Amino acid sequence: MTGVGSAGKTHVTCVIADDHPAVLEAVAEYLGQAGVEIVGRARDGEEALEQIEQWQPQVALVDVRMPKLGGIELARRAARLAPDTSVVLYTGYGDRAQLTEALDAGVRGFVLKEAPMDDLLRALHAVAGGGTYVDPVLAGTLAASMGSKDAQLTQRERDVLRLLADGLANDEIGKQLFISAETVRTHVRKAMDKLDADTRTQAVARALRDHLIS
Amino acid sequence: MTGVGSAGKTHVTCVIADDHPAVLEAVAEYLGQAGVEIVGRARDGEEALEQIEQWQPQVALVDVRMPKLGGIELARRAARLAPDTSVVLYTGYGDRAQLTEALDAGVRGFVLKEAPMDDLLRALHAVAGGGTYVDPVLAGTLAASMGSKDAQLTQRERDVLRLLADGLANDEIGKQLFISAETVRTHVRKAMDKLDADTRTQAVARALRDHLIS
DNA sequence: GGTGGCATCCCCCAAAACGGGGATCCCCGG
DNA sequence: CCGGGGATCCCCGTTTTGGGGGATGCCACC
Repeated sequence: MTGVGSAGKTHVTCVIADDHPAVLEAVAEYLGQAGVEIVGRARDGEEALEQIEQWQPQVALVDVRMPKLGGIELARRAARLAPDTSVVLYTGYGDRAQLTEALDAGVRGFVLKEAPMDDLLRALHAVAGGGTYVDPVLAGTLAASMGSKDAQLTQRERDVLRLLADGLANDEIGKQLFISAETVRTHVRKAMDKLDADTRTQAVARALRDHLIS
Repeated sequence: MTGVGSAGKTHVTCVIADDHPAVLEAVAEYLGQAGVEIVGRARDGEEALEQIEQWQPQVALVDVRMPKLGGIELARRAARLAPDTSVVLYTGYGDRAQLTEALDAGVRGFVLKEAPMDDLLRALHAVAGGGTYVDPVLAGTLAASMGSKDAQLTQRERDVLRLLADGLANDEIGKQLFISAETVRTHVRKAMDKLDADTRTQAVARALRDHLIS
């Protein structure tokens, strides 16, 4: 899994981004001692993106939740500004929706903060060697949720649910989205169907809990 | 602020609990160098509680979100098992509801992980000296939310909203709570009033977002 | 002993949502 | 070229909600 032709001694350059000073310190310290060259640190997404563009590191280790710019959107932009940089997400919490969105965004690694720090090094070398790394825990939930229910909504359905969560009625949502109230109802019903909800309220609650809408 | 009669050189004993290895490492390292005696570490709430009971430290620095036992419930139990230990929450995220619940639970300090690590030491000495410490950011939002809208729900209103989020209809909720559907409606309307919501769906969404219900 | 908050129950009525249908259009992939 | 999924729109009858109103008992606080 780890070695794809290059051993652990390979020179790896890395930018770290996390809004928690303790994490930034700990990771920098740990990776530094492990022979990784830390070429930049950042406390928010924008700062991280600048560092990545400037230094074009092999790996960028970033938190998902950061001020100004989240890790996933950061990954999308980094793909253009630094095509050779592999993004690894290092985060405290991860669900299926987030993981799939991250992988779509081109993220190459996904490590949970609750994992032993060794995994960090493993992930770094995996992606630096051209591979990918997903935390075993997440990999498990991903596999588990593959077989069961998908419950992924269309863009329109998400739009409608979000406005529903903001307290708008069907016709108000219709005006907002330039469609008729009847169509809104259709979307709501489809969403309720997919989310296996008995009421629109439950559908919104499910979508919120599963982070399908914010 | 810091010295309440004792200078910074005071001997302070401390137990640290966090499920993120990096945070645990960084905090232990930092506090150790600052002269704080780390008498125990834990990766989850139960482990932390055992350590606290065993060592009766002056301070316990714990994360809010931990496996098995959250930081707030931990604080409640620690108050009985180790009355002389002051609990400081060190967490990545904090909203008003959480802060007030924490203070109710007897938590003496509240520090955000995004704050400079110096604040950690400041908080530790503050609570070890008998004082309290709340992160400036949280203190701000607390003050801000004092003046504006309260939005605190009664137990019954929370009950109803939670069941609403689970997709139950009024009469189903009534059966569940042994009250009439009319009373359920009353609670929903009161909750909508307090949350300034136009629909019950929005009320549930607000309650979920503000962590008034889970 | 009053006042206010909480929980409980009841009524009415207009408006909205629900749960079934069915229907058209467009686009993409087999 | 046809199927299927997505987005759009429509109808009908039943049920629920939203927004008013009022009423009772209880308990705590002043």
